[in-house]
Amino acid sequence: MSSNSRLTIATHILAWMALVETGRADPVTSERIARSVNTNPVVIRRLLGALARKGLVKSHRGANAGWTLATSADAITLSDIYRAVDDGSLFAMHASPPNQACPVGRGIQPVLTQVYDALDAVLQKQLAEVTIKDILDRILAKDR
Amino acid sequence: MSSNSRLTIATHILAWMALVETGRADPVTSERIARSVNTNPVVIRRLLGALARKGLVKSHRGANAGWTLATSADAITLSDIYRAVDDGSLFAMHASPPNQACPVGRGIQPVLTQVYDALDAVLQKQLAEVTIKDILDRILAKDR
DNA sequence: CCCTGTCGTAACAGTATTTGTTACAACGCG
DNA sequence: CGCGTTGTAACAAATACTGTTACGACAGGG
Repeated sequence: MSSNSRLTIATHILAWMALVETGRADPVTSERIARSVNTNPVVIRRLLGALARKGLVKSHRGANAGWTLATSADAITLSDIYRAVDDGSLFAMHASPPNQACPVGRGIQPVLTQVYDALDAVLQKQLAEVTIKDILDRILAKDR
Repeated sequence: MSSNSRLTIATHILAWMALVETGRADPVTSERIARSVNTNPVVIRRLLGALARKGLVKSHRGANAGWTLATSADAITLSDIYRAVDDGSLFAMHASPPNQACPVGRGIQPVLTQVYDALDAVLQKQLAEVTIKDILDRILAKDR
């Protein structure tokens, strides 16, 4: 599967922001975040933009600009992040439409759509049980 | 997400084979299957090859060659198919390794690996509850 | 009122993946 | 032997993902 790393990177970003904000709540810049994630600041800004569109973070401009969490770290779940940065289709239908003259070709797509929707619901439920705070706590717990 | 259609196509193939085999158990050719799926026979053979490696179908050569189901349609689950045709990694880790000098960069990968493994287990469990026979029954039930 | 630092986004390159296609050797039954 | 099909290699086109450069928009400080 050509899986992407957006959920991973976005979770990394938010966990890092949660850690930094435990000190003080100044906005952090995409450039600082990029150093922890080890990538380009534009990649960070793209993901933060997606997270901001779902209300998970806020951007600040002008002097002392940057980003802050919009809510507390235990109110953000991996399900929220997933829906912000991924389009949520695990499995694709046929690239070219199946033969409508065949009973299977005609009937399989609605059935698989139901199956895939159920899978997505289960996935969301599982993702919703993990918060950024959980992730950060587990990261720091290992650090001894 | 760049999802692929391999699970969809492989399920289509097996449901179609199950339907045809209810009549008689002659091997079917990749060329006939390709007509229902509406794609190239080589695409079908590639997927059947992956399914054969996991023991879900058998290939036959020589005269009257083709493919047959290795077991009954209610003994093949979507989990079996998924593991045969997909590599089973829903979410990728960082493309370039995170900064090891940062607590988050150092600790996040093992934590996310655990989370993703748990997700995969839930996904497999859900997929294992649907058989090819279920799929075919639901396809035919709609056909009235 | 300008200067500065950062956001937000467009544009593009490089790589990888997916699907479809052609080609061809290997196989095994009649 | 002759034939049809498998099994796989090789390649092309389309798409997706990550990283990168570039630059206008913005807002607060001096």
